[in-house]
Amino acid sequence: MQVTRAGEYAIIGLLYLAKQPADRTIMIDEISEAEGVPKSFLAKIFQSLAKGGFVCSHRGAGGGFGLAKPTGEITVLQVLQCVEGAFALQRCVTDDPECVVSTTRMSNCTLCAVFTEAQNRVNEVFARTTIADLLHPKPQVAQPIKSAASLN
Amino acid sequence: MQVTRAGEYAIIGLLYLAKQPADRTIMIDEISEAEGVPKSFLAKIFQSLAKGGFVCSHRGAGGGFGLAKPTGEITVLQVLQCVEGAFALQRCVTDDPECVVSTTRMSNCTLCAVFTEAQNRVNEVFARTTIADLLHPKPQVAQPIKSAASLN
DNA sequence: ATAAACAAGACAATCTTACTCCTATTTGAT
DNA sequence: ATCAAATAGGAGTAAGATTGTCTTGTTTAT
Repeated sequence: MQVTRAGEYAIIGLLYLAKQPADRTIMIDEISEAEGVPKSFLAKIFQSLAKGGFVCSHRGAGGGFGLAKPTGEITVLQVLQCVEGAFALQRCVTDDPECVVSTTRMSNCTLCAVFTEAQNRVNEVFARTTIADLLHPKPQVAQPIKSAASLN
Repeated sequence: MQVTRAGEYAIIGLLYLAKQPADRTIMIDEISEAEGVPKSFLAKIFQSLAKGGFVCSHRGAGGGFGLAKPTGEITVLQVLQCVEGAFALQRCVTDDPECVVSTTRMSNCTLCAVFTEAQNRVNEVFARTTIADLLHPKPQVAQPIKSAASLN
């Protein structure tokens, strides 16, 4: 898996929408300028978000985007999967029949199992975090960041 | 972060060494053929593993590689960091001063915090899993794989 | 001395990322 | 009806990462 710019911009865009009055219709141009995100790219990303049902779009003059759901019902995992496709830490984790580890080595691969477990941990974090959580940070989300380096 | 072929091959290579008699010196050619991994690429990867102190290399005729540590003292995290460099789920997680999220938005970024938390979960899994664990799978490692899809 | 084996670095093909651009299509206002 | 504003969709592209290969050393056992 990798959280690319697309996923990052998607969440930033949704957060921007969430901070506006609910009835406002907001143009890509405004979000792009306000958040310093490339306009054309953001437009592409918002196409995905619209298809995914996270935002509703209004074309034509006076058009733009608005949130399609309450912020508490949009999880980070859903957004990332929407704009980046199914994202996996490693090939084993997906159903990819080309996975070298699983196909050429062992059908019951312990290495694949470890990758899958790690992937599940990531998914758990992203699945329990909503846009609302990012707007109104709670201590337990922001606080307990053990340094990755300390795990060496 | 992404677990690339390099990381995958490194672990596969170490597992192969671990399965051999401890006193044997094993050539890249043998590992490559046995495990179906490209030879030149594996040689490059083993250079890193040697520098990282995971294997010891012996040059010249009759040379090859052997494990430099007990399998229980080599964690997946260490190996991945050795061959892939510091691997991060997202730019925020590293100290990259170019991170768009943290620099242009908020110094105390909740989104970065979520990425970092997810990264820490991954690191925990990889840090507690050793080569020995992969050789002798215990139920709690192989078993509790909740489907990633079910977390949607 | 020679052949076997790793060490190191340059090089290359392919893929992914991170975009842009152009042409619709929709819509509100005149 | 027409025009301008806005998204929709698809094609295209430059840079960088991945996944290797190749060549030229250097070490070492015989």
